[in-house]
Amino acid sequence: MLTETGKGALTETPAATAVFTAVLTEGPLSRVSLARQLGLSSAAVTKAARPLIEMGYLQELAATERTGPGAGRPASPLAVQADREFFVGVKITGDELIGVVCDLCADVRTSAHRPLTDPSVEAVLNELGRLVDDLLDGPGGYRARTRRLGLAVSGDVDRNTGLVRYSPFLQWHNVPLERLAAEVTGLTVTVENDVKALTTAEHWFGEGVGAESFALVTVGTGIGCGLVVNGRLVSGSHGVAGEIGHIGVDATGPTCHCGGRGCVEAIAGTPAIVRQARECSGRPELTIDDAVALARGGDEQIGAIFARGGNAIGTGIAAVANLVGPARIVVSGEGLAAYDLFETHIRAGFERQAFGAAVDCPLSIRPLPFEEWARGAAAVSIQSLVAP
Amino acid sequence: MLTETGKGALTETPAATAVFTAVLTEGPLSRVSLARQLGLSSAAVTKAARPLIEMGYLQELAATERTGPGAGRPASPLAVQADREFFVGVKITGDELIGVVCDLCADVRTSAHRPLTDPSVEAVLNELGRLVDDLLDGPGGYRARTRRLGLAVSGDVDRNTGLVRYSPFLQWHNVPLERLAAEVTGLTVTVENDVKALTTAEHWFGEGVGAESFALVTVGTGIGCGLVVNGRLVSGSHGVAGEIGHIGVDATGPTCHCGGRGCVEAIAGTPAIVRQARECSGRPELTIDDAVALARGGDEQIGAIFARGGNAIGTGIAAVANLVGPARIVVSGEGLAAYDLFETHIRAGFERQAFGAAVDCPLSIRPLPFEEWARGAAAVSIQSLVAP
DNA sequence: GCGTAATAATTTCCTTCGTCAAGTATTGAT
DNA sequence: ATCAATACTTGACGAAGGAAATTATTACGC
Repeated sequence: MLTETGKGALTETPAATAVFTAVLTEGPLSRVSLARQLGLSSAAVTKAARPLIEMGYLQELAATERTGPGAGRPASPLAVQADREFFVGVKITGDELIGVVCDLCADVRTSAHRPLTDPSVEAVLNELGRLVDDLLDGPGGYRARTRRLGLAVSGDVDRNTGLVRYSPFLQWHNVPLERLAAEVTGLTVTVENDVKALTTAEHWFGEGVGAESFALVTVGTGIGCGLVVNGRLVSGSHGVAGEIGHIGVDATGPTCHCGGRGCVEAIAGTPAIVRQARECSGRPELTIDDAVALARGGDEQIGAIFARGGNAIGTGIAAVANLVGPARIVVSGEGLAAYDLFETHIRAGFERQAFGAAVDCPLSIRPLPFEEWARGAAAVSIQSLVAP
Repeated sequence: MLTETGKGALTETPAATAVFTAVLTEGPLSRVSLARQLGLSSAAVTKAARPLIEMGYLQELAATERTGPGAGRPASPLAVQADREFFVGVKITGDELIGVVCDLCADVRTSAHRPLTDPSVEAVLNELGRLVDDLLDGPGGYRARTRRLGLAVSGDVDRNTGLVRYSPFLQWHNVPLERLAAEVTGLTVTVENDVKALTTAEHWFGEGVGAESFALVTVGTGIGCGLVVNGRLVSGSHGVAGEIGHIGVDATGPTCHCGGRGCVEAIAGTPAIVRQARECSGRPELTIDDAVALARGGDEQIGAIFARGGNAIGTGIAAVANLVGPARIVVSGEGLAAYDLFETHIRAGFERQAFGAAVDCPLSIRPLPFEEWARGAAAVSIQSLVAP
């Protein structure tokens, strides 16, 4: 049976939270280096780490090879016991549930998905219950060591209350998803916006580790952006943040469904690409896959559409870099998006429009498997245990 | 003689800093309401406030009229003793020093300026010494109760080390201004970027009070932006932040001196306005004042230039709102800039391009006297005393 | 006028967290 | 073997903040 301090929180003191977070995100670290990094005495680290080791969340590794002058007692690094606890993460889209089980280090252990024919709340909860059962009761025997579930939903989500205020794809309004999912699954549930979840995962377990500020851009039907500034996720006072897709980058560009002009999304979003490709090819039934195939096959007109889109995205990313100056930026395509067609143009647009030293901001452009979204949900769940 | 705890810091504990900051920024507050607001016990507030009262930084006001049901001991609000200490703030431009003396509440008590014929470091320090002497030894007798000086400089400034890495208008490279100014004036010096200083002033003492996130946009020769997110000033990992002027908002717009295309500054900055006005009027000697006069006089072509500029600025501001979602945005013209010609177009551009609920973000558009920049420097100096 | 309820502020006592300083553990170098 | 260097642990101590009781000051009902 799982037990820990008090009512669900893993750590009781800020120092213990800091110690566990640092070990979790920055790999094995000795007590002394933790103390240096966190500005604590080594005694404080020893005291904070002890209960975490006793509870099985941390373990002491064997001393590694020496560094520095060579004399002195070798450090015994602290590492996270990844098997100590498991977390379910589920991404809810309009037509599918994608679920994963992750360990404490956010490594995916198993995954599954279920198609969704009906995006009503009841149907989704129903499928969610089965998906969680499949994941936890299948091989691996995760059930006994799993208490938490993270859910990622696109739209306006209040993580604190677990309320989905509005989700356009699901057509949900004010759904108390945290409570409902907890009733269905019996797990402790955390609900977060999908892009924020992905950003959190990248910040704690991916390329954003150690960065004081960090941005993640997702390219697909919509174009979104998660932002970490001064070590904290940006939420936006009016419920709006990271809407890089609706930055206006072309005063003479097309009108966007949002009412704006020349929005990045109206130029580079999947529907915009399809619309332009249909217009220019004269084939009204053409799909995004067709457009990608044509561009890869050397069609210059279709290629120019992707080029223009990539440039718009790069300009939007440069706006992020110019405004908040993140230490690094990760650009990920939703699912199997044609990120390779965009990449050079994104970089070109970014480099042209980034001001001064902002061009030094490293840009990672890479595809994003659908499971990553679910892993993001699991990462949020891990975070809710470690730093509530 | 001024005395306080330890080595220059006003408060010793985080709680005392929080109490003093709250009283400073949010006006008189009773101990109980402070406790509620800060999440402390009222006992803790009493203990934190006592030494601040003893040192003369806080004072207890007479009980005010009752609120609520009516029964109970009336609260005795704590207020800042504005006269307790004074601060000098100086804005350094390429051709002038503007200085003010502020009290602890950042109210300007007196001001002065000195023309600058030579922007070399020696000449500036020389004039700075005289300006400070003029301010402190003139009527008011501020010298005895003044220990700190804030300096605002445009360009790349490291507030922590007090180093001016690069200032384009002054042509300074790696000037240790904090140390040099301290030697000249005998005061404790803080150096900050001018836009950040202004943002800090507005965040602590102006319209940004109480806002978790907040943006200030300055319009003039350059177009800049100071950003507060999650209660903290944004600095940018690569030394770049708030460069709203170099967001690309028009893919077919003019090329900017930064190498970008359709930058806000290349459309709406004072030099860009002048250039366009000259081209369209055919008068190569035309100044910004002429352009403003023509536009105000009804010249439709010149008016359209301002309209386009205002729209570009509004689009840039919408990018800020869409990305970080500040609780409010203040737009200020540098000096006497023609903000009235811009205002409606800034609002129009913003409202068109702001996504969803971001349009609810209140926009204040107002002129900015040059002294405000110096007051910003003083505000940073106050901050360095209160929350180092 | 006088108790009583209500709210504000203070005081006293106590817990807790983290530091300091001293001590233990484990290594390489001489 | 001894010593220097580094890592970690232990226990005493101090400071910060909380809980609860106490004091202060008001309005209101009688």
